[in-house]
Amino acid sequence: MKVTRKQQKEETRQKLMDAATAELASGRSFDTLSLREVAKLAGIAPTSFYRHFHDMEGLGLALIEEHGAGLLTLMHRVREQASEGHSLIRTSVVTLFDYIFSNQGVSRMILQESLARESAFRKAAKKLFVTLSVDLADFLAWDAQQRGVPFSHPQLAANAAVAILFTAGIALLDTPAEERDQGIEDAIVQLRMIMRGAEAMGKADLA
Amino acid sequence: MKVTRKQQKEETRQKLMDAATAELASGRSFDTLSLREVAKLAGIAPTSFYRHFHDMEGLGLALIEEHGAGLLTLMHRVREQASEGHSLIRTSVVTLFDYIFSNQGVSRMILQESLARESAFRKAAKKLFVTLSVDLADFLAWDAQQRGVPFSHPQLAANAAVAILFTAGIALLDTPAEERDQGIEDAIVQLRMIMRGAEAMGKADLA
DNA sequence: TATTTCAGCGTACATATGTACGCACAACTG
DNA sequence: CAGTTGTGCGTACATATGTACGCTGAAATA
Repeated sequence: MKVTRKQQKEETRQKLMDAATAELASGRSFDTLSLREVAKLAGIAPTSFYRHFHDMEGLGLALIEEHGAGLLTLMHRVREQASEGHSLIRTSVVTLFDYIFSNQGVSRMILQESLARESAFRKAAKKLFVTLSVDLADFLAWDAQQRGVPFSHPQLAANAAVAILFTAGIALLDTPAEERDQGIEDAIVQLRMIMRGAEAMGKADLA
Repeated sequence: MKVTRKQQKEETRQKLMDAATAELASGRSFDTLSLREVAKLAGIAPTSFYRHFHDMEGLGLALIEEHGAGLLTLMHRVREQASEGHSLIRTSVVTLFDYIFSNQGVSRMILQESLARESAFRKAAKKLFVTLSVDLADFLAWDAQQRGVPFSHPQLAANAAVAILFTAGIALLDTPAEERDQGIEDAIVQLRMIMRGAEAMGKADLA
């Protein structure tokens, strides 16, 4: 089992991403991370960093990409479960919060970056949220139609839901574990509000 | 009209805060701002910074304090206007968004910092949001009672409303001016959803 | 008026940062 | 097997950062 060059390279690339992730998870904000620091934590020379990324921004983009894909498929799977009779809202919240808890650093970074100033970086973070929202909106519209219920402005409802879920999820990170369950319940209530509201407004639209 | 020492000091302190604010407004994130940089922009020697703040964090806290107070009274005034017959939701959104547009840097910083890792800094940002939410919740409960309408979980509704307003407001900052009006209308719809939902759930609670 | 206080400055230093440059040696290619 | 490729390293440098220290001159105080 010989070690090919590609494998080796991929491995150190991962080391870099892991190092950054670890530092993020311990609370650092991404743009206070230095190239040298990450390289040192990954166990490589500072100048070797350039063999893998052109930039710290490049590393950040890679992180977003890696986690974005996982998150999207995760939420898709949730909806399949929901179709099998579980509560969509509850399952979504629990799943997403689990994800955020297990990926604190990157989750926080993505949310913060989506609020930052124009850059390739922010664009990627934002795109992820947009995709999440659009997917959710599609589902909401489809689901409401299935149930024969009017539903007003599914896209706006989805945007609101995503915004609430992420801000609430991130806020829960620095909350003692015993309060987290309550945080989950609260988020569920908030989502229900939005859904009920959208349905109520849908009925009003018919008048 | 002689210049007292207190006046002089207060003046340069303001210069420091203004310099930081300007830099924030141009898109920099607070924790990439260096003490030396701010000092230079304010036109003083780096070491003189310490005559006014112990730290960059000290400067940040001062910024939050200054703007927090203004924002709270601003939102209070909105509710008085609303009592005079205007739409509460519309007035609130327009007012808050105006504020965010005119104070881009600090607004963005406060929101970002409220999502950051535990620190005196984050605590202050978060406290501001909590206060805003509690005030709004009080109003919602009172208003619903006035109208004789049940209203479920006013605090959660308020939290959701604040989260949506700020994320939407900040997101609009990097949006071409001609799309901003649409953003305002969207936020209004989202708030209405929450309110309608909370009322609908309130009625259900009675059953 | 004589004395004290203190905002602001310049110098200095240890440390951190991004990155250019060229070497070495293991993996790959023909 | 000989030659090429490319990851990783060490050195080097210009630049930026936080902050200690001691001085100055003008406002404050007695």
